[in-house]
Amino acid sequence: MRPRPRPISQGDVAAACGLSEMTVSRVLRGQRGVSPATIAMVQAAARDLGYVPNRIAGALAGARVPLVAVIVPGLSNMVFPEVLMGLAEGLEGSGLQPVLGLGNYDSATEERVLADLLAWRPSAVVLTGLEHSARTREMLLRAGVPVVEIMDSDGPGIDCVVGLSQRAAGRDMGRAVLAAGHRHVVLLQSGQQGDRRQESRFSGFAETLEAAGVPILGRLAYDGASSVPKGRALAEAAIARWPEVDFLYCTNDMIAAGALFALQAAGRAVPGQTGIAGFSGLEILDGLAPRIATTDTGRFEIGRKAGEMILARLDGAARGLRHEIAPRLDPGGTLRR
Amino acid sequence: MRPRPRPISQGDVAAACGLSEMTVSRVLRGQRGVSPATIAMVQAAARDLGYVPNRIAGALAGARVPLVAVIVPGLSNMVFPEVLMGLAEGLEGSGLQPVLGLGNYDSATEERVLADLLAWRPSAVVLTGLEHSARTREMLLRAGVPVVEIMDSDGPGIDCVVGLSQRAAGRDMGRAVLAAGHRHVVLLQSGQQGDRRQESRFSGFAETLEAAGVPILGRLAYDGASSVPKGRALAEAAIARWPEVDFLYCTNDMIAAGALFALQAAGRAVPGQTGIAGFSGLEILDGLAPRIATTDTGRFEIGRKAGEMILARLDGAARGLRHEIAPRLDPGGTLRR
DNA sequence: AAGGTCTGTGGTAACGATAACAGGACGCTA
DNA sequence: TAGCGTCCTGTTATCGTTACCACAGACCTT
Repeated sequence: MRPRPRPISQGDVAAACGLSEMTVSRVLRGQRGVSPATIAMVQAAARDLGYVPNRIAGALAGARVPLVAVIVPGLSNMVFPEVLMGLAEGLEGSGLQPVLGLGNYDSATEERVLADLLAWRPSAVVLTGLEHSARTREMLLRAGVPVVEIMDSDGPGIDCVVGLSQRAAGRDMGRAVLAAGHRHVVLLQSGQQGDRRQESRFSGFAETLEAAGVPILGRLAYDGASSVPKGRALAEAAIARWPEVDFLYCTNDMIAAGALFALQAAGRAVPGQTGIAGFSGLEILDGLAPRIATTDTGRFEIGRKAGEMILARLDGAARGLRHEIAPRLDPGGTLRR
Repeated sequence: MRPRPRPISQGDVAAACGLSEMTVSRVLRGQRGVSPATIAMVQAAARDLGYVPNRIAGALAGARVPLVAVIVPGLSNMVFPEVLMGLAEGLEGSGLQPVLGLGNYDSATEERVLADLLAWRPSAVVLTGLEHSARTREMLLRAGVPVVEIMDSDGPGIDCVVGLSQRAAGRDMGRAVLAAGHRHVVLLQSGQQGDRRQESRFSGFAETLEAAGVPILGRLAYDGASSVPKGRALAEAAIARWPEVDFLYCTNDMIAAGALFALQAAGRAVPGQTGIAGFSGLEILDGLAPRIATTDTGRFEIGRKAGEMILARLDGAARGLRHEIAPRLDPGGTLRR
């Protein structure tokens, strides 16, 4: 007898026990109302046959698809991998599987990827930031599933929001920079089109400084993905162009690390002559001396909370849950004093 | 009239055009043999109604589930995020969606996660390393889908293998270290149980040195996830215990970076007094001075190739494809000479 | 003893798509 | 004009599971 071409189905298990598929289904889903003897028999048969449930069929029949669509812009800078790990933890034990889509930092791609993922009729959607194309919003509304927007909390969300106020983070850093006595500040930023989180952060920062009569000396942007060498190059350009600069506020920690190397190579005391701050609180920084000032964004926590929020919503909680992660400023050793 | 509670289905589109579902299905899948007028009509109706195909139903009917199960041990060290990005690129345009599972560097978890993912009846499975539990192997065999094992190529695979010979990478580094004149070598390693890739690498390295009459001075291990501070602490312990050490071979670049900071802080010249090498070729290193010697593992490339291999196998290629990524030794500036 | 609740189980019909085959309309050849 | 192939579209069955309802028997209650 040659092996069956098709994998074992619930029907096979049912036949093996002399029961109906329905009873097998109940046992395998742990529903109550089945006698202990039957439960034991079904479980034994399922194990012996090597039965693997078919979630595709289950999803089609049950209207509930235990998938969560997750769209992050990219995985290249350690921020989103950490969020994903948090999300995995938050979803742990719920039976919900994350399905990943890469939005490539671009809302047209995000829209396309979302359309692809919605075709799986996921039970929830997680996406990054608060800014999305009109069609993206429409698709999400139509889908009628819980939506969690993560990372940013400066504005209204489609449904739930877990994030931090980028603007507040910028303001906090602005106050710390003022208090440290820096007065000639240059921003090193990503040239990424419409990175709204960066914009909010920098505008919170700039407003705080300007309110204190300290204008921003200038801004320099880089193209493409962040990297330490780009930060270094940018910082070199900044000190060449504005020799009087005494603070570099960098859009993220990679850039800040590069800036630190540039300043050290140029023989400028840090923070005595020029201070630095980054953003994110990446682990990479842990070993640098001096430790770079940054704002920790609780990335893992954001992911975890997003997972919990999804579970809450699926459990009947009302739309529009919000959870604010407080930006935690870590002054490190690159602010004066 | 209140809106339909259920999302638009293919049947709704068919009804709107006065056609059968079958014809709509053909148009939407781009099958040939439909008149241009019909195609246009269906597409217009689908767009107007905001129809989103239901891949769950399609998968159940078509026996082909356009999902690829991907199990990586974790996302915490930038290696696997890069692999995932490569995989996403390799799968681009094929309609295959990666579904991620985290194996948590532990084969029992891997087994559990695999069982969960196989319940989706994916078209292919990607997993990390060549060592898996007996049940894991059995499930994979039973599933009867292409399997690609990535990262390691020191041994036979279940089906396809894309990776590099960790042993060869270790040997290469061993030769480079010998050539550079280092003679008192300490290994800084992860305490992770059964990290076979690390073991292969270190044993290739140690054999090469020992064959040249240079024994390994000692090994120190750390617990948990890699980080720069752990590397620093480990290196401090190493120089305290073996003051004569003149080379630290680290299990990865994070540890190596920490070791560099420790040596610099201890006032030991690098590489004059003590050399360092890491492993992976992470971007983090790009900014450090001196640049740390490492072995680039072509992580993105591994992911991309794995994706291509899956497509080839689904397209009829025979089992057992192998692709060897040559470990690329980057001597940086932390080997003598 | 009659009428109720509760327990455990089975039957049947979806769920939304696709595979495989069937067949009508049309034009061309002989 | 019959015969045949091509092009296009429809019909029917099926994928593996779960929802919903039915129902037999055990066990109470009065």
